[in-house]
Amino acid sequence: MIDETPTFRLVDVAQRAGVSLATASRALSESDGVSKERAEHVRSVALEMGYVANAHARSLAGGAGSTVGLIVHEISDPYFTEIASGVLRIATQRARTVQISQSGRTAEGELIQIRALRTHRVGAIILAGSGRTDALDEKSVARELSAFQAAGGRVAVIGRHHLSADAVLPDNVAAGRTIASHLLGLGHRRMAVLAGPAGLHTVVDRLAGIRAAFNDSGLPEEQLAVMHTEFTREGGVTGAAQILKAHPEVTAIIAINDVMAIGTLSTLRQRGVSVPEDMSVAGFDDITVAADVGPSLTTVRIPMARMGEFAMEMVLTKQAARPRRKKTGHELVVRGSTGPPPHEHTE
Amino acid sequence: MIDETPTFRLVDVAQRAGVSLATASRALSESDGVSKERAEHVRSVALEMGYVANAHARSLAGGAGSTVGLIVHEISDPYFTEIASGVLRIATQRARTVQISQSGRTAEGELIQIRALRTHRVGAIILAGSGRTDALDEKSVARELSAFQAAGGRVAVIGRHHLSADAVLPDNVAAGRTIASHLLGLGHRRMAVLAGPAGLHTVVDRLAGIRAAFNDSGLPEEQLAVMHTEFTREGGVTGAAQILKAHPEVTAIIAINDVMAIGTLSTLRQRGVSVPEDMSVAGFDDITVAADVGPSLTTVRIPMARMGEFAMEMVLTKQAARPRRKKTGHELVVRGSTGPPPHEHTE
DNA sequence: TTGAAAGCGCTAACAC
DNA sequence: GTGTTAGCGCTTTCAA
Repeated sequence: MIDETPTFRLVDVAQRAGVSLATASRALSESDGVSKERAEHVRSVALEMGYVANAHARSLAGGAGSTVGLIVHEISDPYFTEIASGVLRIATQRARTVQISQSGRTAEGELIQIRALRTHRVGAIILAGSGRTDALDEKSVARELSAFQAAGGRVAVIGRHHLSADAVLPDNVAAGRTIASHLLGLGHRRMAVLAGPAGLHTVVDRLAGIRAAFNDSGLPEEQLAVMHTEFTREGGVTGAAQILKAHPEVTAIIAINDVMAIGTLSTLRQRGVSVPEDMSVAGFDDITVAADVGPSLTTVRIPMARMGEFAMEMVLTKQAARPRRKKTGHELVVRGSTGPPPHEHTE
Repeated sequence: MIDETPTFRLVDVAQRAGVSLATASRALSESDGVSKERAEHVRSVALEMGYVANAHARSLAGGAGSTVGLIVHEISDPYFTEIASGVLRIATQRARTVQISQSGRTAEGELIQIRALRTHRVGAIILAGSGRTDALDEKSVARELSAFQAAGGRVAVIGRHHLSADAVLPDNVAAGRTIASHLLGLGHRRMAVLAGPAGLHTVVDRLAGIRAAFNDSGLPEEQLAVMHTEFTREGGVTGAAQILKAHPEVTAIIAINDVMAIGTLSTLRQRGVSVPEDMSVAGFDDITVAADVGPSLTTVRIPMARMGEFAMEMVLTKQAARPRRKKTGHELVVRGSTGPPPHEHTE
């Protein structure tokens, strides 16, 4: 079988354009030191020949890697799906390819994936997803990332404060405040928080915001129940059941993300608890389906896709003197799952 | 700043193990021509040193590329998210990295992405998503893929019949039959299909199955309205509105995928059409959220994640003499969005 | 079975 | 501004 699209090398282009290998290289990588006309000419010849550079040779020779590594906890989690979507959008636009790997939500997984990306000599790494409160875990990730940066790699993190790298940061504390205030404003006085693992900064921060709003309203701490389960739909399902049992007085459940909120809705529906009449439910993130679940979910919008885009744009830009931090806002989205608490029984 | 995890090269390993570069290379790539003990020894030394091969050098020198390219239409479309999830699951397990790129649902986009993957000399390409009925478009994709295969690359496609490569094939025709039969069995006699672009094989096949079931039941073609819109939630929203207007007699809408069905539900909810009392709605795929929308969606399950896993396993296996085809089944999932048609008006 | 040496295609010093 | 050349780290002939 004949390869119908023969693979031209840079020498072929140089030869055809009547210039040296070096000049051709310079022309194609847009580095200066070539006269404008010559550069233009080489580029047109290359285009016409259908020349595509060999990324491996380029990277081996010390050129900047053109691929970007994206590490997510789990691609099928909508939070990460939307971040990935933003990253890929910019990548397509700027002719970059991206390697996506899953860490499985563990520090060890992250370490493994960062190493793999280093093996592949990617030019940049975007690390998405909450950092951990465990200092040791974070230290080892930080070390690996520093080594990568020391070797010239660009790094951007999404949703992590404690790393010396460019960062895109959703304001989780304020978001927590916002959603709690909404519920408080509706008249709820006894609420429960369905939180993910206590070792994640995202969880801690959102919880802190909720607590702050709660305290500001002068309510005693005991009226805010907190339950930690998995950061998944299933975690929402089981967590809600536990809350129903342990805290029957609760009139509102705040799930720490939409996926858990959806699990919560499922449990409530199954138990015949009507939302929002008997129980209000709220989440965080505003994932795409939040508007379509039954009832539609009240939540705080975190602009995941934009965050992915920002992170990608950051790593495509030269490293600044000091790490940049891009804060993103949040927005309360009131839908059908929250309402005033049920009336007290009048005897 | 000091790189705390120095990057060892193969020479370093060879030296430390007291063997030649060539021997070390052979030992690590498990190719034969090395005595068992020596190979074992080299490997243990490499492990202990934390040696990781430079993927670029390896690939440049002619070694097989260890990364797999996955091309999807759009990563945030749940159909592809789940396929990607399956692919990544196996990748993590087998220590492969995967580059994900989006084609944006056009043949041109696919071409561009295949070329980019070829530039990066990936070892295999998984092309996911429906093929087009336009022979010209498919021809150019086929040509690009053949060239890649000719150069030793492995290829697997998901949901495409007409390409000479290993394929994972959902039975869309049968799935269409299944869902239509379900509705017919419920007593519906006038239905509408909310189809995606007519140029996609998936659409054509599912539609064919629906038509077949419809014809088998002896109903006249005119009682099955077909409307083509975008393959998105938005397409479902607008398509449903058009159907309501143009075909008020319809008692059931089959959307050609779940995402469109969800858009349809949204329009119906907004118009005050209750589901399934006034209108039944069904979809295809059984994406994760199908169970959580309101009302929960009746659909035909297509095992997307498994399909991704199969495809990945295929490209990790040696090319067979003839292209392999793995057919996957489907399963009717009856939920709350379908029911008997409303009673005729009794005057 | 093992080793020496020739590239793979490109970039970046270094000369001119 | 342009060309020459020495590698980048690995696999793979080819000899021994």
